[in-house]
Amino acid sequence: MDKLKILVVDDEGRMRKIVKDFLVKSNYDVIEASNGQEALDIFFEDKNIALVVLDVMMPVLDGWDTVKEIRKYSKVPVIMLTARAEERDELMGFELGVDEYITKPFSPKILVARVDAVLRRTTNMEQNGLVECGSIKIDKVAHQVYVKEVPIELSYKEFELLEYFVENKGIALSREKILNNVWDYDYFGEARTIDTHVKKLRSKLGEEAGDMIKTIWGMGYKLEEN
Amino acid sequence: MDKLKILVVDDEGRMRKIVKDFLVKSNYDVIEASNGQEALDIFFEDKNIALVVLDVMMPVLDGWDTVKEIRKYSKVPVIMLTARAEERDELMGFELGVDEYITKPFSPKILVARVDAVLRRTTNMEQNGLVECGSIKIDKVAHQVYVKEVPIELSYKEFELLEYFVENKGIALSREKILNNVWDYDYFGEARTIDTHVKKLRSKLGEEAGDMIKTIWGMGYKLEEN
DNA sequence: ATCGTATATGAAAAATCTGTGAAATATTGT
DNA sequence: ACAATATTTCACAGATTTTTCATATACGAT
Repeated sequence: MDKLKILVVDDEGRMRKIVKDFLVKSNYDVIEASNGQEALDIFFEDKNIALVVLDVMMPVLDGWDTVKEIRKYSKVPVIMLTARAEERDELMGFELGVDEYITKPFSPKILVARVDAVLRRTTNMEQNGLVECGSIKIDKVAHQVYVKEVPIELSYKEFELLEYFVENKGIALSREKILNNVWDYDYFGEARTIDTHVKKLRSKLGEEAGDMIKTIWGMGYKLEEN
Repeated sequence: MDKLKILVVDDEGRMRKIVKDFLVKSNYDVIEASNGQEALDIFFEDKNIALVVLDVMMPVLDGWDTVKEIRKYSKVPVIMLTARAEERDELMGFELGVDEYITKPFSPKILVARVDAVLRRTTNMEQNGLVECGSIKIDKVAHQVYVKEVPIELSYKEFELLEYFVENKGIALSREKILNNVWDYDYFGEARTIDTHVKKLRSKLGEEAGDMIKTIWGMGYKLEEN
């Protein structure tokens, strides 16, 4: 078994496309289903699905009922996609055995991170949730950054951005790419907002670590050890 | 199946010509359509189109609506062409299931690179992003050039130009050709600007590597190992 | 060798892009 | 609703890159 197979269930084609794209880029195999019934058919036919990403709102058979059906025969991990308005339903999902929740709209990072996390948890593959580059260390689980072991306070976006940099250290990242990966998919703002975040990151990380974020003129940024 | 077939849709004949030319040079088959409606007609008649390049602004049926229609029946990769003013519509396209998006004006390099990338992604082919010639090594991913393992700082254009040289090492390149491939298609300046870039490249690359860029009198340049 | 062109080069001008501080908006917590 | 934070936008100075230009130098043909 090489790539893990993920079943993505959503009635909206474009949402399936979005989710699929990000997962495929993260090296998963993706199978699509456009409603709960179809999902069940596929799921019980293909015995090799590692995880199910399931939208709540769907015609024919909604997300909740689909999980119930699946749970009658399988403990496959399930991640639910839900719109903000449905937030309250969360508890219902956990009772049903939902592993994670993702609220729309979400950033690719979040989606992939959750999927990775759930799969790691359930396939007892080891991973400490620590990434580093030079003197920068990121504890993803604790959502905490250290520079030379000294904890640094970062805002949410700053953290996400730095995490993206560290995970892609040595790789030149265009603003476009950063925007598409770190920001929600419905963000319509300026790419220059990245500059501002980079400025704050550099300043908060301090001289030495801050200088690791290189500007690539006319292109974007790159994180690299000095 | 030999060459992959690409459908290029744009109302401006000139733009279709540009895109077509570059794709043909990169060994693709190209079919043209001058508006969304025509594109749909062609697309659903010819079941063998590997990718669609689609302009956003078009009469009759615009790019967005065309994607929507296509997406009702097909998951064919779609690349959108858009003018700067529409920049942030990218995300709209993304939701609709657009695979990539290119802002006008673009360089042939970009166009071909994106097309290749998308097709590679959807056909699971691999590529390492390293090219070299003699002592010159280019790490495309990191956007970094090395000469004898020593990193060299190049500006954006210098990098693009050198990359083009290396990818076409041993081949005589006219200024015309260089301009058409490395510069945006709407560049109307002097071809002699290439001379200046070559000068800077030679100087930055140092004696040995710099001398690999040969002048072909009355014709252009060529990169070749000494 | 000499002439007509083509290229190399240094420097100036023009065009672009990035860094910043501060203001304007959103978001969150009380 | 209000205050505290976080995020995004804006405008402009300062950098850097790209292009143009003028002049020197090199090449190839006669």
